[in-house]
Amino acid sequence: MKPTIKDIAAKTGFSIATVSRVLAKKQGTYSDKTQERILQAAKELGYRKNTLAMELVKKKTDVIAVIVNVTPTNFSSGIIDGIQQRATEIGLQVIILYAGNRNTELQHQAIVTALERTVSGILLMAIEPDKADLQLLTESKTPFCFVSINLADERVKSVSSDNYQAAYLATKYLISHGHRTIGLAGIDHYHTGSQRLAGYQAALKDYSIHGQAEWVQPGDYSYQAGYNVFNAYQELGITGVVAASDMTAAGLQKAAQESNVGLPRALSVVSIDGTLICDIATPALTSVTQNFVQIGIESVNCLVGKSATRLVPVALVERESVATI
Amino acid sequence: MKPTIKDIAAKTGFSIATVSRVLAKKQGTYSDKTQERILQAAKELGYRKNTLAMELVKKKTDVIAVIVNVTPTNFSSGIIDGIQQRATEIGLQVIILYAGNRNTELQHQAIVTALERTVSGILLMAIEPDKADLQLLTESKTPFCFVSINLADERVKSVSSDNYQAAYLATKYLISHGHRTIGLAGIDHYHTGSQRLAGYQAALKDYSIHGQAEWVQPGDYSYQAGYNVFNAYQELGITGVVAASDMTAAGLQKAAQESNVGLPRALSVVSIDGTLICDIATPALTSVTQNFVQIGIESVNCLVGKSATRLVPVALVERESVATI
DNA sequence: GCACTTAACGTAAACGTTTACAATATTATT
DNA sequence: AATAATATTGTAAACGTTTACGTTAAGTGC
Repeated sequence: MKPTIKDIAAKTGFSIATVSRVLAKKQGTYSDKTQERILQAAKELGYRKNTLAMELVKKKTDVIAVIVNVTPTNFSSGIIDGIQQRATEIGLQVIILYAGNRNTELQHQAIVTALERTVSGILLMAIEPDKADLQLLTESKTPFCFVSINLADERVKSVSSDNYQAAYLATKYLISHGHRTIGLAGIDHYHTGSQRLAGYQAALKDYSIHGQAEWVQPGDYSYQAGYNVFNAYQELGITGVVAASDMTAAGLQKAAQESNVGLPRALSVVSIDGTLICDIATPALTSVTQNFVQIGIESVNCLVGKSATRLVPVALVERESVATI
Repeated sequence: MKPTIKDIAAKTGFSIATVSRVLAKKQGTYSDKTQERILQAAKELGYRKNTLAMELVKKKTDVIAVIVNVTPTNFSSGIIDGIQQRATEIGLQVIILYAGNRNTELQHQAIVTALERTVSGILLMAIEPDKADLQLLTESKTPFCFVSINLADERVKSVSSDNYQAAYLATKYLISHGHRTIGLAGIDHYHTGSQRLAGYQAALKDYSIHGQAEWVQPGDYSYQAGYNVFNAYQELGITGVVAASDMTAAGLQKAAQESNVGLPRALSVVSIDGTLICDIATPALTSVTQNFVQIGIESVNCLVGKSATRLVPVALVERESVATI
């Protein structure tokens, strides 16, 4: 059997209360000699505290749950790094629950699991708020925060990049390089997608460009989404594209290359994300770069009530995938 | 206060034992009417079970901990996907603990944390076994398994690709394309690195090539490691390189491209990993591809005693980064 | 030496479940 | 109708901690 504080109590002759106090370092409630004897006994027995029992009686855990929607892009690890980093700093542990991709049932299940563990907070990453789940979360009184989803409703916490701004910047950059027929590729129909669409459309409007419906090619942010849409853009006479993600941009790049022209001659591309993929690709991909690590950090802050940052700034990073015409 | 089974018991008039039994679905120990009344009451009260309390009395958790060493490469997400996938199938939850990069102190801390949670198993990902930690784990009686580290000692569980074979295959492939001066770039001095070194050297020997010490350029599997080593290889007259990771290969590719020659003319490269990066890079990178998802799946199997697979096969995937000379 | 404060420790209840065992109610068997 | 078998429920202990409260021992001031 694993030794418990009872065993230490028996071995040293103290009561379990005293042992508990020493082990929990409740300063000023025990003498130095006592501390030494108990610590010594704990060491000899190979004692290890049972976090479960502690959490049960304290009625709180030092754990936050991250529920992640598995997108076919690669941004999540940066955010998770940030979450992990900040959580460790403030003494929280992180448990990660995968919820598939847009799978309502799995999402619900993951939330229930988190609640049953009485975690001290829940981060929902790239997850679209479901009405029922939102109510579940609210009623549970557990702090929660949407991550990488930018919600209009100020009452529910969220941390993300400014998607509107990201798409606006990307589009404006293409316009300023002489492009007048500009595509938007790979976005979905949910919050993130429609905000980027709005930013894209606003930029077109601000520069008096009359966009056409086919310029916007929805998708799932994936490599395939970009790869598949290249030909359509060629036929439409599109010269510049805002790609929904680095993956989508990479797909466009691959297709362009297979057409024997390649970027940026065949097509100018600004990608939204700015992960290492932009550097690896040839030519390197100009991007609106999100600060994923910062998003992760801020989302933890948000959960513990230490921050009001809802939108983390994005920045355009010039590389080689945009040509001036 | 959150409702407990006590509240349900009070509301329905049954004892907490009966409530517990129907909630835990102990078939045959209660009548249909009873079940209905209790479930109804649970619903009305918004009851949610307390996993902590359950785990405490059952003395076991349905949680496995994954302790990950943060490497500057990108393979881990595939493995984690596999772990997650298999764990979900068999009803296990996954908690992920980051342990920095080769940080002995953090590693130790993470193991202790996992043990204190009395998890049902521990996966150590890309973590070099430390003597003290190994003893700690062994004494704890908690099943554990090293992942992505190939240990010689049959008594301690591990699941990984065959690093020797991977490097051997890559080297042989270059040799069969006419290369005689072949580098090995980016490997570390630990298990993985030295196994790959051995495979590389064996291939050279089998084809009577007398390798030189400078052909091997150690590193940390990173993009930078590849990028930094390109010039040295040019000066050495190296024509083919086995890259320790896709990241390292991408670094080499970028440096080659900046030299205005590019792969595979400047240098033939076979990368070890085979992630999406190989497809995205231009030219696409020929690789020895690891089956990361499978490694994740097998490592969970190994933990629950359902598998004896220590080595997951690798396969050479031809792309465009190797020239024949 | 006495009352008073404080330091050090012990007692026991509590956290929310599960489960062995005992008790009771129901059904089947003759 | 009596008995046996079985289905259903209740009682109470256990899991390993924390902590409010009470007790004792040791100082402190006069």
